Amino acid sequence: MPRARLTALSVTEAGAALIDEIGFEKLSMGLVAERLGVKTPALYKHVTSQADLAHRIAVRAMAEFADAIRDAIQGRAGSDALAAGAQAMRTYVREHPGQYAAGDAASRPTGPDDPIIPAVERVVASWAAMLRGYHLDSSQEIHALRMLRSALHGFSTLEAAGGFQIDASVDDSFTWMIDFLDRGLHAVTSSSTVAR
Amino acid sequence: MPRARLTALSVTEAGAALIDEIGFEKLSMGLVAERLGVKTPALYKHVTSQADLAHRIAVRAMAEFADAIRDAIQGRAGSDALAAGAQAMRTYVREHPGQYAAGDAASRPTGPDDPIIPAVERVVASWAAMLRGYHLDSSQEIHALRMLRSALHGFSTLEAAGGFQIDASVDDSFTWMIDFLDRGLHAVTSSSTVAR
DNA sequence: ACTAACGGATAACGCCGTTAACCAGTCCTA
DNA sequence: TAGGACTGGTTAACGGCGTTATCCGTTAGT
Repeated sequence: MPRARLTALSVTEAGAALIDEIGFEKLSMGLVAERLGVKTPALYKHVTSQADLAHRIAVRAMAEFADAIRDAIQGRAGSDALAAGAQAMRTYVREHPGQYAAGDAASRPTGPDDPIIPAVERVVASWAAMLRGYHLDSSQEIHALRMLRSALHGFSTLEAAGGFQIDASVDDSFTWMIDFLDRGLHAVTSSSTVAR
Repeated sequence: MPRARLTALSVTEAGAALIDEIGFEKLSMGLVAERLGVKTPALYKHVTSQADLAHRIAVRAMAEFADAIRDAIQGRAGSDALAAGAQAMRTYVREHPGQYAAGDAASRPTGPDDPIIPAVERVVASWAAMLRGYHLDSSQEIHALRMLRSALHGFSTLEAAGGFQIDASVDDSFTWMIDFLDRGLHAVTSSSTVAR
């Protein structure tokens, strides 16, 4: 009986791969074990619970997501950075719907030393850096950041859930939205009016 | 032993109330039964499964959601309609987070005669009617509609998930976003350029 | 009032997450 | 190199939950 030589990392990676195939909510210890050629209880030598596994997947996902956004924005500015970052995000969610959902579900930290915190911060930092190219008033930065997250997150999750039924190009809609946001951000910058 | 006089509707309503209190994912047949003063198996006389119950809750939720949006937009146009509709949506999601999540999860129809379809269509119809006030080019309507759903859905779900950690007013961010979208939509209308 | 259908209850099954007990392989040390 | 502790698997068993089968009291129709 040779050993499988599992580790917390390998279990997490197997779970991450699986979750993208079957969906976040269908993740089960049995399926992960089966994929690793191991009986279910063996997993508990490396992971304390299913919630723990889901959290580890979430942390890993958020870190990779942060990398993708950072790499996409790297070396670009303004409209180009927005377009590249947004496309990178959409690509990530499409290729890793389960992991994105896991990261989403775990975005509430469990404690002050939760490793998800720096990962989330890196994502936010990338978006903030990107927005800096629009030279917004500092009082509006937070609002713009939240709007951006909302629009991109909303679009990605709606697309992943099959929410766009009408057969108009979803790609076109996405670029249209990015363009819309870009113009709006430029407009906010140029006219420093606070409005209404 | 008096009867509880349950019905598919009363079970659905009990589930809907419960789901807002404990969250979509924690819904269980046992809790619904307990709330109705009944043993779990009794529910199966009115509902075929937990998935069926969740779906019924989703349909009910989507219908009420559609009503809320329609009522809010009613009698308004343009910027006013947008602001009113968006606020109505946010209010609904805040007051009924579980039901909104249920509606969200069931937005994929199970068949051609799924009652969720007309409910979803009513929601979309309201947003489309609202957008008509901006007199967009017909080729851009779908894109604008999708963007709006994305932004509003994304904001609402992120807020419901506690995704906005920084202590800046979430209310302000929301009105800022609505204002941003409103201006952008006006800009799209006035300059009929298709861009890039 | 009698009877059939309805709508509850109790009992039991199966799946899944989890824990306990056990045992084989691995590695450090004498 | 032999022994022993630790590591990382296995099998067995428990508990909770969704679900089904069976049974029985209530209700409604003739």
